[in-house]
Amino acid sequence: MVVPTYEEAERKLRKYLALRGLRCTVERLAILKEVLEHKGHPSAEEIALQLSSGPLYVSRATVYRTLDLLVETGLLTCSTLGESHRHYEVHADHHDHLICRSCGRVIEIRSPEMEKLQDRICKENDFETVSHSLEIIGYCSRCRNGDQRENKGD
Amino acid sequence: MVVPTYEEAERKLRKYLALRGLRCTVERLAILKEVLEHKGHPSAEEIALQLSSGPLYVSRATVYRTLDLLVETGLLTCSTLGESHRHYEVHADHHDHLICRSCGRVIEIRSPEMEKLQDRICKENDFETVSHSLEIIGYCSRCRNGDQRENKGD
DNA sequence: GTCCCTGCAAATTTTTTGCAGCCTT
DNA sequence: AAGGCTGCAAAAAATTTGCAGGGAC
Repeated sequence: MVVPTYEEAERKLRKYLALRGLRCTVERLAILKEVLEHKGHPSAEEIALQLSSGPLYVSRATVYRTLDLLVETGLLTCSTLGESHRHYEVHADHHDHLICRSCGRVIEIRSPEMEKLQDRICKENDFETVSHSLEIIGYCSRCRNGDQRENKGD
Repeated sequence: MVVPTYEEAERKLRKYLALRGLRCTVERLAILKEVLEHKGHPSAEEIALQLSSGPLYVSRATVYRTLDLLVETGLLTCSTLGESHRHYEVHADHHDHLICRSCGRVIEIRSPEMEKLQDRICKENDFETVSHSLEIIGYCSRCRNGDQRENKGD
């Protein structure tokens, strides 16, 4: 799976909603678009802020409710990245996170082997995956080599 | 690595503290012991509650501060298990979590292959691991087979 | 004796919820 | 027209912080 275009994502969302008699609202589309276009791993707060600079006001309550919904659909995934609040991102090709405790940088890792292995583990446990999140917390190469400058990767 | 005994854990904690000129207090030892003895994946709230039935009162502030510290030392790991607050557990042998979205059950998975793979990924990225957390969210075998009864695994 | 740690209390941050009216279907 | 969805406002839940006194070393 590659990063879906906004069109693909919207199609998938509409389908999910229609199937359950739910409504496709401008707020839901705006939030989906916002996360799709965001580089990095925005929090609910960041999504709300970003939207507030656009033409459509969306309340925090709706942002939270919609992010939950989008995770439900499988369009987004959610992780904490070592912080005390959630971060969201497009559920694109399978990737994992190395999070540096010193500088906060988030390194994305793509590993087909990891993907295969996770698939196998789920199969062995008769478990149907919706989403997954691997976070490895530690110290990145820069920080291990003495470069301590803050360089937040998100 | 296997689950450390309380003695091993205490030794490791004392060493960590001594090295940094920090104090080894009864509160810190009590919290460490509490997590060690807890079956499952307690939250800060649960630790505080549990302690309050013992002889030593420990404030929430101290519970939060100490859990942070214990994660720092590498004695505990922290994950959200799909919820909006943190859960803690002993950093024992490498294992991952399958979390059922329907019944909340947490299935622990041990995979030497996964461990090797994660080690390799870290090495390739010149990344020094402190802790890690793999959460796979989906539907467990029971729930997929129509058994919807609530059966929280913690 | 030094200075780290604790409890307290309050503040902050993050997430959830009830309700009345609006909007999608 | 029906009923899901939104904003509002408030509540709840989770986490952090400043400070004065107590305790570890």
